[in-house]
Amino acid sequence: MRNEPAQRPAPAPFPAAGHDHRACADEALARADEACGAQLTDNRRAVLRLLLQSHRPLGAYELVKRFDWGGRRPAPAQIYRALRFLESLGLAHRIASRNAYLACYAAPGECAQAFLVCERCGAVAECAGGALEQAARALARAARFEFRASAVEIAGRCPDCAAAA
Amino acid sequence: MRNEPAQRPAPAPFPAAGHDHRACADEALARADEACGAQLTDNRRAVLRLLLQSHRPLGAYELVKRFDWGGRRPAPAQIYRALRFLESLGLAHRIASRNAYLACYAAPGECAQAFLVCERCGAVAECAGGALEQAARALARAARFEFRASAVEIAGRCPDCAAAA
DNA sequence: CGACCGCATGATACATTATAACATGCTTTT
DNA sequence: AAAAGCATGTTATAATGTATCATGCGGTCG
Repeated sequence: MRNEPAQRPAPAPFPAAGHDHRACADEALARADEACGAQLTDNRRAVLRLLLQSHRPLGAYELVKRFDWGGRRPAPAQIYRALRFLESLGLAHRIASRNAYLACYAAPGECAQAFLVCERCGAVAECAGGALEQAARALARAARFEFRASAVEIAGRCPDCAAAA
Repeated sequence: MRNEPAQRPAPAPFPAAGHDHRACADEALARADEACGAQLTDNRRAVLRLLLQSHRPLGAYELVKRFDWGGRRPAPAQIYRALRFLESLGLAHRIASRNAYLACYAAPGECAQAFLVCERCGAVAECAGGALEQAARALARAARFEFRASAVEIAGRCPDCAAAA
């Protein structure tokens, strides 16, 4: 679905210890630039950047606070608009169980909307949910329900927190 | 997994046309009474009843409005407390993508938290998501994530709305 | 050019959803 | 009776999300 082979070695669910987050965020941002062109306006890009800088999902109002806008703060609507745009392109996802938003690090089209949500530390990992989506489609078909999208949120403890407890 | 054979004939996803909703709500309420005993207090029972009476998920404030309490209205906190209780026992589910709550018609333990959410009419069907849960558990295991629960929300159109469009 | 259109933004106000905190009352335990 | 546990009642407030309308900017079409 993309010309890179299997460089991302099974979508590393939680960032590894030595993980260079900066690089991976930059890469995602570049991909977004390329995919959107001028549609990725300053505001949208700024919001995406904030999301990419965080390992954890951020609430909309957290984005408002972090948004650097020459001293002033943007109105919530601004943020929500950007989020809607980013979501519509799959560049960000809403984690419904947390009312929070997470940047998508995967290439568009590669992401399958399955999320591992740590109940202790709040970290969220997106991971390839191909099998899940297939199962969801099958379920929908059986119910004569017209499938559009599925979202899977798996609650529990991330490796670190499981170890700590 | 339960001693009834296949009386519920493949968990009828969306209620059939002639479906006797009253009866099935009564049955669910009776099951809840039996399962909870005195824990199912008047308030909690009233909230559950309201949920059972609706085919669609209800928002907390919708419950506040519908709650008949001798002219007055209960405070939101009241409703949220009841909802928390009901959720903790699996008697109701939160539909996160809608900020709404749905009664569980299945016997406790039988329900697997997979929801078909119609984007047009708002109807939500809970259906057996055994396969989905298995897939979710596998995914978690692969990420060394300690699984606790999974919630799957499938968006699309229910049979009626798909036909209408 | 200049009117018009489409779209994103800026700004104000408001709606909706959820929780905090504390007092009351009832039942069980000691 | 005193204390503890739990659910309820009550008030206030926090957190999340939208509606609405004005503004500005870049095309495009007459």
